[in-house]
Amino acid sequence: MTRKRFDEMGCSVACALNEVGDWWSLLVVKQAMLGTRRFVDFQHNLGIAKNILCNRLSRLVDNGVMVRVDVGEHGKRYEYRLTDKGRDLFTVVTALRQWSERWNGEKDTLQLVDRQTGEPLAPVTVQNQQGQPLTVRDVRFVDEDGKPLEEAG
Amino acid sequence: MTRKRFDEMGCSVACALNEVGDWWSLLVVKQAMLGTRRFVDFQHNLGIAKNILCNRLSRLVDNGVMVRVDVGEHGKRYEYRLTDKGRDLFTVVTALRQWSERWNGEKDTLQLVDRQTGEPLAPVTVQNQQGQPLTVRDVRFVDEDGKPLEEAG
DNA sequence: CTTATTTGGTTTCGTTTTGCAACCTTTCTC
DNA sequence: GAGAAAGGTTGCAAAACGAAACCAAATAAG
Repeated sequence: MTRKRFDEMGCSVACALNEVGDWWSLLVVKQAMLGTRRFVDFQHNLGIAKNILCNRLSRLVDNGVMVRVDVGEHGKRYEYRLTDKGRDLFTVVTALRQWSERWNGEKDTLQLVDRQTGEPLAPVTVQNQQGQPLTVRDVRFVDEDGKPLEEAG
Repeated sequence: MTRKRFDEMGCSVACALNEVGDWWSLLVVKQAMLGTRRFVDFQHNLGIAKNILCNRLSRLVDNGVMVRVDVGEHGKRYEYRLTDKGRDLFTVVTALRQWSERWNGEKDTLQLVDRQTGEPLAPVTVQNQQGQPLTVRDVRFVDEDGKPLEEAG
């Protein structure tokens, strides 16, 4: 009676959620993107219980989203850093952030700006090859053979 | 000792996760984007327990992500449909899908294409106002006053 | 050098959530 | 009118979560 596994549902989204789909993981990743690296800092900034944080960091490391780096002079001091795979979640985290701000209003005390220009970011959108934004209604789901999905339900 | 609330952490990402951050919600939304509308179809397509599905659909409706539409001739037959807020999660779901495919390989039996051209979608990216893609290293986090974040951790 | 504090955990325990199966009522289908 | 389907609800056991206590090693303070 373990939690339902999402990694064998034949769905990429489910597969992603199997790795970072719990309540805390994406928040840990987001916090890491803000620069947090140490166990205690994650703990204090997120207000997460130590055992849960421990478990989440382990899972993130196991899944290649973060790495545990030894930084103590005599071992036993660590930093948790994002891998390339983890940094690549920036799109997901930013899309979530913007979605929340669009529909629930500004709840955040900080804002993201382009480091070069200082300007706020553009809204994250799904685009076609020409860079035109697409909604869910502008796309079609096709199977391996290119046939459109007959969605009975 | 209830689950930690994410909606009062002063973080938009946490606020978003408070609504759709559990294991199932985004999968339900994704399934709805594929065209699924009926309770039983969600149940069969996702392999989710009925009580959990019930709970998730209620929460999604409460949060304005989906609506329950009466479609029976004499009541008691319903469809669950995405609202504008729900459809707006397309970016998040697509970013997650692409992330998973990039790092875990193709696990999906279906693919998204532009309805007009039939071409696959471009990778979802964070962009600045000029449409140039930005990584997490190209952005800065500033507070309300525009001061850069001193991230002690 | 010795002591105190910090770090990064693990353990314990009670509560909540999850998954499964059984059951129930109303509504279609035949 | 009988039977099946839709859309739940309930009860139970297993697992996950949250808070606090506890602990050993490493660092900082004096």
